[in-house]
Amino acid sequence: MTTIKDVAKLANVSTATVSRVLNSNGYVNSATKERVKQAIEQLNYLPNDVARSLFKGRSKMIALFVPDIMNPYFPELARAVEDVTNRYEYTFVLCNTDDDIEKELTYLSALQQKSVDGFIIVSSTISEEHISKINAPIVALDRILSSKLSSVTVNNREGARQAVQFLKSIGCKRIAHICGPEHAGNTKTRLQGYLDEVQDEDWFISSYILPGEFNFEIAKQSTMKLLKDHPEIDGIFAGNDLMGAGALSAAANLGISVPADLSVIGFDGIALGETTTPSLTTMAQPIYDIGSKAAEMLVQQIDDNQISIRSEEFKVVLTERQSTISRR
Amino acid sequence: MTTIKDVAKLANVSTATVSRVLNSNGYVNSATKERVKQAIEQLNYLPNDVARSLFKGRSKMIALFVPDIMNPYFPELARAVEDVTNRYEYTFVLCNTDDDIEKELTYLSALQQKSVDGFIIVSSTISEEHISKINAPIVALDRILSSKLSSVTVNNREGARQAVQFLKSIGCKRIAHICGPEHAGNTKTRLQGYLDEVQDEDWFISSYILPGEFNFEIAKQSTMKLLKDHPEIDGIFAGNDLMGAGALSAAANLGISVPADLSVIGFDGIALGETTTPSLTTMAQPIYDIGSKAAEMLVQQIDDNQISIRSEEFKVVLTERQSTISRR
DNA sequence: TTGAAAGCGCTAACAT
DNA sequence: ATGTTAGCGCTTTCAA
Repeated sequence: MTTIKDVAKLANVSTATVSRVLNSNGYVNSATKERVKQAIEQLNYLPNDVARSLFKGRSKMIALFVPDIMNPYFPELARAVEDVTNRYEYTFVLCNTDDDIEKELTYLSALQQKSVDGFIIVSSTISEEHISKINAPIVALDRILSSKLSSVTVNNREGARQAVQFLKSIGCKRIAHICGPEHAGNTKTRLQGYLDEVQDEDWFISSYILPGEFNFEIAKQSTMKLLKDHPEIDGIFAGNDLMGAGALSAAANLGISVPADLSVIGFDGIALGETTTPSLTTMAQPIYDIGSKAAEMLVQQIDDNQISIRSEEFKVVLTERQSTISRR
Repeated sequence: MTTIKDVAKLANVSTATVSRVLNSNGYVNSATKERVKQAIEQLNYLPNDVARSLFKGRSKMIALFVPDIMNPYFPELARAVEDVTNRYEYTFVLCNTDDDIEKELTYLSALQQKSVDGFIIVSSTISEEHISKINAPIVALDRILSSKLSSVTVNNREGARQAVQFLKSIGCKRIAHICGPEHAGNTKTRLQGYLDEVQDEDWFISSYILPGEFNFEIAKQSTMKLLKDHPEIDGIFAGNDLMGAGALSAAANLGISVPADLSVIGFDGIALGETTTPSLTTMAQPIYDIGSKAAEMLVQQIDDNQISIRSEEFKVVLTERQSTISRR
C-alpha cells in the first residue's frame, strides 16, 4: 500500500500539503499542486479511507435494514437507496434482518463500531429504547418506528380501502382479505382499511379474514382452503403482491377462473405482479421514489448534522391488470 | 463515544491490558481481567472497529458484486453469502453493478480504500487486468473471471443439454431457445448446450434462436413474435427463469395452452418459477449452496492468507413443474 | 503479569 | 504557501 508519505516524499512536500490537494482545501501553489498530482498519479495512490474515518469519526457508509431480501419489494427499494447513496459517494450496506430483533441489534452495534454514518430501517421489532442508544441519524421506512425519527411511508389504510372499493365497484359481492404476518405494522393498517369498507356489509363474516405471512406458498395454501370453504367469494384483497400471486395460483389449482369468477388485487406493485398469469392488479407503491426519498432525507440529516424530523407519506395508486375485471 | 482509555482509567490499568482482555491474548491476571470486564460492562464500551481496521489493515468486511439485484437469482445468492459471512463475523456489503464496468471499478477502489477483506464477484466485464490490481482475495461466482481465481460455477452447458433432452423426451419436435444477453458469459455456454442437442436435427433453423436480455418483458415480446412466426414450435428452452416466465406470459397472451400445446423449461430455479401459472419447469441451480460455498472459500482464503485456487462446479437438477408435460 | 510508547494513515491546528 | 506536530482509538513490541 502506498501512503500519503510516499506521495509527499516523491513530490518533495509535506504530507499536509498532499492532504490539502487531496481535499482541495487550504492554499496550495498551483505548481506544487501539479507536482503532487503527478506523484499521486505515478504512484497510483489511493487515500486510505479507514484512516480518514478514524480521524473524522465518520465512514461515508450508509446501511439499509430490510426484513426479507427475498421479497422482491426490498430489492427494488434497495436499488433506489443504492442509487442515491452512490450519487453522494456513500458506500451502501444492505442488511437482511429476518425481522429478528437479535440480528437487528447485532447489525446495529457492528455498524456503529464501524462508524456508519446513518441508517435506513424497515423493521417491526426495533423499539424506541433501542433507537435511543444509536447516535447516528435514522430514517424509518415503510413503518414508523418512533415519533422522534424521520419516516417515509405510504397511505396503507387509505390504499387498502381503495383496493376494496375498487373490487366493489367492479361488482364483487363477497370480498376476503389475506393478511400479512401479525408482527408487521403494515398488516394491521391494511386490515383496518379492509374493515373500514366491509364490516358494515351484511355479508361480512370474520372468516373472510385470513391470517398469513408475506409468503407465496402459505398464502396459496390458505387461499385454497378459503375458496373451498367459501365458494361464494368473488373478490380477494391480498395484503401484498406475493400473497396475491399465491391467491392466483390457488385459484388456478382449483380451476377457478380469474378474473371471470374471482377478482384478485394485491398491494405493493412489485415487478412480480406482471409475471403472473393473469397479471396481478395491485395498489402500487412508488417503491423507487420511497427509497430515494428516504435516502435523500438521510443524507441531508447527516450533512446538516441537526435533528430535523420530517415525515413523508406517499400515495399508492391503483394499477389495473388482468386479475380484475368488471362483472357487472 | 467511550474509548479504551476510559475503560483503562476506570479499571485502573493501562490500555494495553484492556486490549489484552478485549482480544483474549497475552497474559492477564484473572482478578484484573474481572475488573476490566466490569468497567467495560459499566461503561457500555464497544471497541472502535475503525481504529482496529487501521492498525490491522483489515476491516472484517466482505463484498459481493452482483449485476442485477432485481433478478431474484441474486437476492437468493446474497442471502446465502450473508448467512455465511455473518457466521464468521464479517460485515456483508452488497454491490449492484448493472454489469457496468465503470460502476464495478468505482466500487472496487472505494472498497479497497476501506480495507475490505475480500470480494465475491459475479461479472461479465471485469478482466484479468483489473483483477491484478486488487490485492485482496477474490472468488468468482457464476462465471469464471480468471484462471488465477477460485471460482464457483454450475455445469451450464451440460445443464442446457439436459433441458433440451428433457423436452425431446416428452415429445417436443420443434424446440426454440431464448438467449440471455450477449455480454453474459452464461449465455454462450447455455446456447452451446442447446446447439449440441439440436444442430444436427433436420428441423433446426437458426431463427429458433432468439437473442434476448435477462428480462421478463423483453423475453415476452420476442417470444410472442417467435410463436407467431413459427406456430410449429412446441418447446422452448429459456436461458433463465425470468425469460421462461416471459415465454409463459407470451403463450397465455396468444391463447396457446401450456403445457398442452407448448412446453417451456427455464434455467436457475428461482422462487419466481413457482409463482407463475402454470409453474415453471426448470434446471435448478443449488443457489444457496453456491453462495455459501463461495463465501466459505473466500473466508478460508482470507484466513489462510495464501493463494490456493480452487474451483467448484455444482450440478443443476431438473425440476419438473407444470409448464412441461409429456405429449406422447 | 503489566505498562510505556510507537505507529497504523490521515487531517487540522498552529507556526512559519 | 508550506511544514511541524498532535491526535483519532487501537494493538503490539519492548521493557520492567
